[in-house]
Amino acid sequence: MQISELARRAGVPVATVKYYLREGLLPQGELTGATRARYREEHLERLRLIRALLGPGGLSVARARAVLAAVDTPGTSVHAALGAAHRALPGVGAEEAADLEQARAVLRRRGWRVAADSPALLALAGALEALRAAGAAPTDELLDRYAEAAARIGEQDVAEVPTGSVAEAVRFVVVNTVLLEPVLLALRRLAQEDASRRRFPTDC
Amino acid sequence: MQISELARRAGVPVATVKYYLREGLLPQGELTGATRARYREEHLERLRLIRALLGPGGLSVARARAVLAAVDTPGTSVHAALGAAHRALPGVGAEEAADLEQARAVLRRRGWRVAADSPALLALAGALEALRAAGAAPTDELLDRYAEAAARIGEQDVAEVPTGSVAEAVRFVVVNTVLLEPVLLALRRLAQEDASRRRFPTDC
DNA sequence: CAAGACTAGAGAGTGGCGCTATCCAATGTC
DNA sequence: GACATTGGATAGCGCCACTCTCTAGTCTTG
Repeated sequence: MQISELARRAGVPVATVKYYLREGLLPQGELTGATRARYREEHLERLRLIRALLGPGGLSVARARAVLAAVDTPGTSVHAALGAAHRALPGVGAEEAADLEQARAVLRRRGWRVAADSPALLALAGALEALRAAGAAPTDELLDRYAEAAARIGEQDVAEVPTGSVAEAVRFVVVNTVLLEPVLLALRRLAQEDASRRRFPTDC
Repeated sequence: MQISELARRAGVPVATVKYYLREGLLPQGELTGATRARYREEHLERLRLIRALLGPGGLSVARARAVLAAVDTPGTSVHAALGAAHRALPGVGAEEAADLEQARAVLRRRGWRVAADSPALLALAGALEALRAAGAAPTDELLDRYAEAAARIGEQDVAEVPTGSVAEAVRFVVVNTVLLEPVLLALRRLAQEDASRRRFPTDC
């Protein structure tokens, strides 16, 4: 298939596909001449994955490239791929997070063990700091309930990882880590809406 | 306090404070002359809230303005404020979501009732569509587990809403809806990391 | 074989966004 | 009276995700 068909089937302008090729998100097609290249079904899948990461996944092109690099690296272990995906994701980044204490305390109470430099830990500390700055510091009790819910989900996510090929597992981990986030957030808001309707019924 | 003190205490450049004033995120100070205005402690709080929404909250200036408008509107009911906050948040937006069916099915199984045009419902449908497009369609079982975890959290969120003044409740709802999202995502990633370490122990 | 449609590749341009810099006249402070 | 600061307005900047344009080459159709 040529670039125009690839673009049409993915619902993306040709110019944008070229841009992804240039940016290294989409691997080159097989050159069949100086001005022709052939693309396969896997290119189409990859293109759809890119669009999912950039759109609903909320990743920037640079972060998507890092995530896809983790998918592509052949020797990656599943645990390492998860780490790579986490590192590539947004969320406070490597900024300073003054006190990690409340964040660490949650982990201790749950018995979780994570890397000392885990980006998620920094992200949590940063998010807590933002809440405090906004004058809405969360209680430990609230955090523990959130952590318990998160534990169920995280357990589920990891249990579902396919054990067949490593490459498949890595792809699964990366895709699910990124693309289930909007699902979770949407479900939380729906649950809030339902609970709010039940608690404040006067104003529908 | 003058603008320079306000800016200094919030850790924000004066030019940026002026920008927020222009954009209507921060209310004008009380003019004490043609080139002087006085700002109060509530301006400082508001400024910190703005920074929390724009930074860790991940909102654009336009969305933050809409969220803050909900906080400011005096007659807003709590349920309506929640809706306003949800509508102002990112997440697929008003784009077409081809089939809402799988999303609606989750709600049915849980007995949730939400507005037919709930933005969160569209967001969920869009997120599911993205997963399908990426070749990682989630099973109903997985969705139900996510929904159950979300139910606990949403219930908790709503139960904590202060019943004192409506304005306070609205502010609480908006802030928590937005700023607890990064907390939840970070906790999920930490749970994944812990579960992944336990399941794939070979490669630490 | 000629005309026209398409292609790879590369560079420049675009529009939106969140600031940031500059300027002005007026008002403070020392 | 010298100098800094302010409110207000306008313009500019840097980044990002495209999008346009151009060139030289290639395929297809008649």
